[in-house]
Amino acid sequence: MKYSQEDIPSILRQHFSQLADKGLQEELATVGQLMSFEAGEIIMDYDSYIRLVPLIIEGSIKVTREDDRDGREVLLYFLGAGDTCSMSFTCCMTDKRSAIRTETLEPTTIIAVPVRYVDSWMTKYQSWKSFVMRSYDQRMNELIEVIDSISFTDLDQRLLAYLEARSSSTKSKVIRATHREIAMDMNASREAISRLLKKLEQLGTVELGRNEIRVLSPV
DNA sequence: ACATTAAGTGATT
DNA sequence: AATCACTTAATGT
Repeated sequence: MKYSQEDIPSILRQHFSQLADKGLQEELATVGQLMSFEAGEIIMDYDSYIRLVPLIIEGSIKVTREDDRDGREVLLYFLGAGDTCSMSFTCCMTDKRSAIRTETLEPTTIIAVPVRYVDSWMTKYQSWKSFVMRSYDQRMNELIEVIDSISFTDLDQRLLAYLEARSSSTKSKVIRATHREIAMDMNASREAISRLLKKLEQLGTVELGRNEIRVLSPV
């Protein structure tokens, strides 16, 4: 979808209704930059400085962390419309380099907020403060789920958790991904994923197509 | 038409 | 559950 700067107020109403302060909305409309990305673009990478806090209004983003060992990537979580990247708050307030990489999974549009406002708005606008707090809380919970899912013994349940996380970030039943991609996210072999997906299809949980997985029954 | 990439399958460890 | 070897199917050029 095509957005322009004038749409920001209505976008805020639609996806970020929690940000209720009138003044905040006005500031966002003037100071926020709409940015669009193709699928597969890396918005932030490891070690880069973060100058922006993104409010995601459309699309889906995968957040990963680099493994200390052998450059492997560890999947942290997915972000979708209405989300923001909690890590970017921490990074910009502590002036640290990014410990994460964010990559778009689909065409994605964000409102980019320059970091210098992020801090001052905390005291200025109650709704901003609680938004930041809430998104921290949400993210923390998701991370706990990820950790739980790692401790799942079988790949079976981990895959379900993955599909669920990914489709809820998009608010869509259709996941555009290859088996290979999923396998890499989960540190599993492609064949294993293919076989499990096939099994899920036979159970009616899911419907498979090339580059595409439809989640039928809620996971 | 040909090459490339995604996905399905069986066997082996 | 990983790896290998191979097939089949879909897509891109």
